[in-house]
Amino acid sequence: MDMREIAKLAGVSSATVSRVINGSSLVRPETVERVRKVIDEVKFFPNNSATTLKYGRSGTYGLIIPDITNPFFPEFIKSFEGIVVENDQEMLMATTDFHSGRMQQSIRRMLIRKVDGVALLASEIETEPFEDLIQNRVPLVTMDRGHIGNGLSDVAINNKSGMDQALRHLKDLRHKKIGYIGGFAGLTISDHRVEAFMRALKRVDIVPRPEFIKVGNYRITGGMTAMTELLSLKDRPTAVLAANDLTAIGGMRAAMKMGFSIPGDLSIIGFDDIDMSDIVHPPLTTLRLSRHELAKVFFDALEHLKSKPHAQGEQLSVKTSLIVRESTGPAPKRSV
Amino acid sequence: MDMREIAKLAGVSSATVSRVINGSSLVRPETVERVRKVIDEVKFFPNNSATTLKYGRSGTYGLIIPDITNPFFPEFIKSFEGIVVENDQEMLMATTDFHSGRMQQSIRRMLIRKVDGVALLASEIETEPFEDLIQNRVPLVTMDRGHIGNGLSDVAINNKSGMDQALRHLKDLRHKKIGYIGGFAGLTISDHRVEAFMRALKRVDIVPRPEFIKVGNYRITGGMTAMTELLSLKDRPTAVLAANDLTAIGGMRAAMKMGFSIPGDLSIIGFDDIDMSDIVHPPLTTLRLSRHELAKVFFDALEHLKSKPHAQGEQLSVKTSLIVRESTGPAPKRSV
DNA sequence: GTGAAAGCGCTAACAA
DNA sequence: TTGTTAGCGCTTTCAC
Repeated sequence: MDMREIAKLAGVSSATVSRVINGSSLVRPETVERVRKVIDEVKFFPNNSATTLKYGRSGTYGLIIPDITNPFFPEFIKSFEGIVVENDQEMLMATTDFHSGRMQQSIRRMLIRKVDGVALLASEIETEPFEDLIQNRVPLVTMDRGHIGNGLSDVAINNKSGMDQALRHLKDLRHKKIGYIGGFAGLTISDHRVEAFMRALKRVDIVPRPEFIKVGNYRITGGMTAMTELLSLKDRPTAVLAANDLTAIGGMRAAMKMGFSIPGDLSIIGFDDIDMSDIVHPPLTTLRLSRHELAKVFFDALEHLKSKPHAQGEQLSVKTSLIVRESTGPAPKRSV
Repeated sequence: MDMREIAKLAGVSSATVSRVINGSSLVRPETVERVRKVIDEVKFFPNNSATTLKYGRSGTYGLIIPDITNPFFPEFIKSFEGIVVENDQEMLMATTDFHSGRMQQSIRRMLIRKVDGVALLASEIETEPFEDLIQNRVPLVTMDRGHIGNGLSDVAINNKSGMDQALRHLKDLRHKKIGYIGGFAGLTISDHRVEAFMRALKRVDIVPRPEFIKVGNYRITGGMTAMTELLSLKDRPTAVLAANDLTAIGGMRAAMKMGFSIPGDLSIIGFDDIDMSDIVHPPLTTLRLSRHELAKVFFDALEHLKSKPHAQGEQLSVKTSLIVRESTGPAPKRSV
């Protein structure tokens, strides 16, 4: 069933059918109606691959994420898919599992499928693999890489204001020994967050202590391991910031397992505000990063790049804000 | 950059390039090498839409799910994507949000994109909307609908053995008053599970009590509401089964808020065994449904249907098994 | 073992 | 306002 068939049934040419489907205004209303009727009757739907072939564009945005199992991402995907579909486009999702081979593969999938742009929320590798995207003039929007270029925009997570709020909050609670559990070492996004933490620490006049900085893996397990190390120190922190909520939740689990009470002995602050954060016990104080806002920023940035193919990208940013729940409290009088 | 260009650079015809790319054995090894070299040099990748147009097949499987925010699904998607990509195919995901409009739209997206088959894990509506899929001869594999047909297979979740294990477990713990919190009313998949529950109850010689059956929404909120109602009964259950883990977790939260201890006053059993189940407090006893196994069954069923286009589908099934953790314990001596 | 050419379904320039 | 037609990039039959 193709447009020629519809054309025959409606007694017009396939060009007219095409015009009707694409809402061209130069078709006589009666003709439009006649064609519409046939389309409905035979439940015709156009073949996207022909259009894609013709245009060299698929009406699809690619989305590459590291780990769909981290609740942050489904919440993001949901918003992103909603926005994309609302705008009559399609989403092609790929997961890298923090693995650079999978990343390469994902990018190839995007290229082959002729996506109109890629939202890249993964960060395992630096610049190398997504150069193929740039070279093929596929608009690209990255997260927290701090690099822009032709057809390349970046969305920074504004750690600064959030971190400041978090540390101010802890300082108000009289915490002085504050630890940090990051993501993987070597990822720009992780590094940014660590650096933001160090700088924010100085802003509230606390001297960073290297032994209080640990790496995790953005998952519960990493949080557990890192927290266990942190709490095994003779002189241990009384408060810990985590690179994401999962890490923080893992940290809470480990701390509680070791007999520490939260927030009595130890305060913990997460990052993201996934739904789960409000459900764990105690509910997690965290830096909220709105998934919906983030999705919108990515989408708009992609559209912008698509509309001006060779233009310089923009450095965008989204804010985080502190949500105080019950995992933070006054610093203990003395270390337990 | 297309095959003709590669052909020119390698001094062959585009037909030969095509043959090389598709691994045809009728090309002289030296020619293959020459072409390969050019391909690598210019980083050529074929345009999928041309192939799709030619074949009428996109090498893509559609996946329709209700709610990506339920941790069960990301875990499934991850496995499914892995299997699909391993087999050089693509996955096109759509979310319905338990909304039949979104379902229609999702199916249309699949049709337009010429998917080779659809895995349908959503269940809001009955048969109507996916008839378009059948009519267009798109293989379809559904979950727990109990209907098969030409090009239509179904994967049943074998509730029977799992439910029996769950109820046997509760009976051993001396529970007699057992409640159930289902999914939405009116969804076949929910109804199946309720019925399975009722039958299993009889098998352990317990008379079902209508007031002990509540509906939820497959989310935490639904579990909370339903549990609150259940525990407000004068004569309340001492154990509750939930249609999924999220519901069970919501139920635990509500019960604890109302001052009941788990499992002291109330035992709870979930369904799915999402990662979170092991992390909540107390860790949830649940009926595990392996996401990876499920994904594999769906994929294989799809491949099978694709290979024999007009053949009758199969009724498949996957098993569930009871994972005992700490949310179940002996029935209280008397109601609190 | 390799090449020429037709055709998949759609769109847009051009013609009428 | 509508129709004719070329061509997007690939595969495959048929010729050589």
